[in-house]
Amino acid sequence: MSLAQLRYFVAVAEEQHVTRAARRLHIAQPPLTRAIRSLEDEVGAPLFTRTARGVRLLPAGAILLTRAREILDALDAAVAEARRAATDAPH
Amino acid sequence: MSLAQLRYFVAVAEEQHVTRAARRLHIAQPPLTRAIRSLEDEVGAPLFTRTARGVRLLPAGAILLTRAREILDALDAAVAEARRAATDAPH
DNA sequence: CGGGCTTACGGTGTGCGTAAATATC
DNA sequence: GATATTTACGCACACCGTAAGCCCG
Repeated sequence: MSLAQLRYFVAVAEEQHVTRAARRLHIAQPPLTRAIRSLEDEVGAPLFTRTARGVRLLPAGAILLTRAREILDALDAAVAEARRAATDAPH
Repeated sequence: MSLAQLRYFVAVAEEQHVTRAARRLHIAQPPLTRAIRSLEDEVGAPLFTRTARGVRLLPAGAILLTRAREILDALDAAVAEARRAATDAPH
């Protein structure tokens, strides 16, 4: 599991479409499909249903989407906070 | 930034010692040192002071330690939750 | 000097991109 | 038959391990 994988997952979930998500992420579709499948393997359950017009979140995917956003936001906040602590109270 | 980097950071912070942390993580010291330095570069501030007997957390590092633990725990919980949702309410 | 962190260097593994194949409506 | 996802293949980048160097008590 990697942070990139989580970001990829969020993008696909939001777009409900692998091709559009790939365009938005500035990567090609194949690596994105692989990353999603790898994530599903790691979770141990499918996160999307594949349709002819894109993908659709399953309940497990919906939950993971919420949590993934929280985690990614928390990460950004943590870095910002640490950076601030370093500049506010030097040495 | 990577999740491995965060886990490495937590281990070094807990051990206050790169060599011991490396042993605990089952990796060698050089990659661990590099990972920590890379993290500091990304945050934009040092997280430890280097002493002759090991390393010591700076304020920015202490904050990041708390947040990193929260994030890593949240990630594990998120996966467990998604997995549970998939098995509880099948197809 | 001695312990510990850091740089140099070579090898391996993982992920991306292009191109072809497969499946679904 | 067209659109979208998935596999095949080749390549580049990043990470790890071993070995040597540097710094501080």
